[in-house]
Amino acid sequence: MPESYRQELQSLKLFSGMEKDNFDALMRGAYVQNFPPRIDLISEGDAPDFLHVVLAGSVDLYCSWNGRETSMATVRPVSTFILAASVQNAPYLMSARTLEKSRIVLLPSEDVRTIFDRDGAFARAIVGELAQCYRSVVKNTKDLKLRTSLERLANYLLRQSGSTGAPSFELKMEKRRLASFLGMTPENLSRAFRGLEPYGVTVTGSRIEITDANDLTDFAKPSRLIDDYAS
Amino acid sequence: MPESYRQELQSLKLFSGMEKDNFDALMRGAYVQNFPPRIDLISEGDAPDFLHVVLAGSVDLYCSWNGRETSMATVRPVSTFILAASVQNAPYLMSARTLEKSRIVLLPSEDVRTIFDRDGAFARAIVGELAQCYRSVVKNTKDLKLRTSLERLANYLLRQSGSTGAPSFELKMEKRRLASFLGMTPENLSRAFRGLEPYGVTVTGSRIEITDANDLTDFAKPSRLIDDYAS
DNA sequence: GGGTTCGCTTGATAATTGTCAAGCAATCAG
DNA sequence: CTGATTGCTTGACAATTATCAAGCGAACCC
Repeated sequence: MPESYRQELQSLKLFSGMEKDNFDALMRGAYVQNFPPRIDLISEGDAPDFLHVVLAGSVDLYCSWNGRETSMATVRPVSTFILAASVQNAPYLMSARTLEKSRIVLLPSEDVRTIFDRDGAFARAIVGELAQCYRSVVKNTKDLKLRTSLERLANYLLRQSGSTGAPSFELKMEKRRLASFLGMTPENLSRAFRGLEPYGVTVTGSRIEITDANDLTDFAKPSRLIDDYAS
Repeated sequence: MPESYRQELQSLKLFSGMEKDNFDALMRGAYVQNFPPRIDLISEGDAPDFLHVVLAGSVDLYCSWNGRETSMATVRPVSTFILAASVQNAPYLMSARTLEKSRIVLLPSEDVRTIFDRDGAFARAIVGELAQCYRSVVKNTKDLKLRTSLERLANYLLRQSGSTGAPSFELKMEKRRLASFLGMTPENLSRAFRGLEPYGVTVTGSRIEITDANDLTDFAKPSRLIDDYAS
């Protein structure tokens, strides 16, 4: 495992507080792998053999049932995924596939659990990570249950625009995946975009322009307790 | 704080591994309170002053936005709620109210964080608890995004019936709350119950009878990765 | 007992969302 | 360049879900 990757990992809050010996032990079993786009990394139901860390590229977490499929989240560098399954030694609840060319670190889950048992700082860091993941999913549930698809899209656009600060920006994912993430069909997303035109949203391909942020905000009614990703 | 309650708390997996001194310290700031039904305990957005433990009764966790409201979960004895907010010192994402007469222990969040910082066993227990909560919410999201309301109801009934093993059982909550929990209106729940009649479901007040479990299972297609509360 | 409240149900109707089929424009391989 | 593929859009239609209004029956209060 090259030193540069080691440093990237150590810069993660999840690993930064660990004792050096424990971090070394964890790295001993780790390996890095490069994947092409659209490669399945894990399937829901599998045993959690590895904790994954995305160093470069991006990964789609998705779920299937009865022939249907839905996108749950996108993982971008540098962060981990399926931490909960790894520490619980329980089957993955989600599948994962690369969206683009990606570099991923694989840490044997057994090592993670062993070191988690003897390194208090690591355990505390995991608590922080899990609590944040938990709160994200709760927010997502609120979004789904309390809002219509038009409202979900409006708030999504405001979040994206808010994080860049610009009134114009590029969608970070394919529209079909955005539709799935927001819990609707691609056809419906198309219509939803047009439904937001009266509130000052213009769509040109994957470029979004919000001409009247106040108008859109009045409609979307974003909430710190649903849309604030920071906490 | 009476000794009997202390013991109930100590029997919780969350506290059972702690060092005695730390447990004592945590208990020093704790107090028990009895609440009548329908009392608001916390409101989403509030600062997380206390970690709550339900000793008796039951508590509804719910969320509101823009005049709408939805039920997220029911907490039954003996378990905690809003652990994530407490350890993160972040605002509650959900409100809570008693459903019936309830006895609740309040542990100052600050004490929880302090002791979490110095007791590794406690930190590890919190990891287990959070990971389980996280996985529950993910399952709930899958249920919402991948299934129709009829399918959600069918699987809910199978889960309830499965946990008792009997073909006949009482609903554990008001139908209107069940509707909200399942993400539909009360009117729709009524119709959904009738929609399950062809699959061998009979409803009499709050008593449910599943006359043909195989038939219902064929329709509901329950999945370990959505409906299994144990893991 | 008689009236009131409350939760549930039902019917009629409307809004939302999904499905199917077709078409269009950009991309890509040969 | 040309044909094929792919993702997106649109229209027509169907299914699902919500809303509104009314009614029913059990529980509760006076």
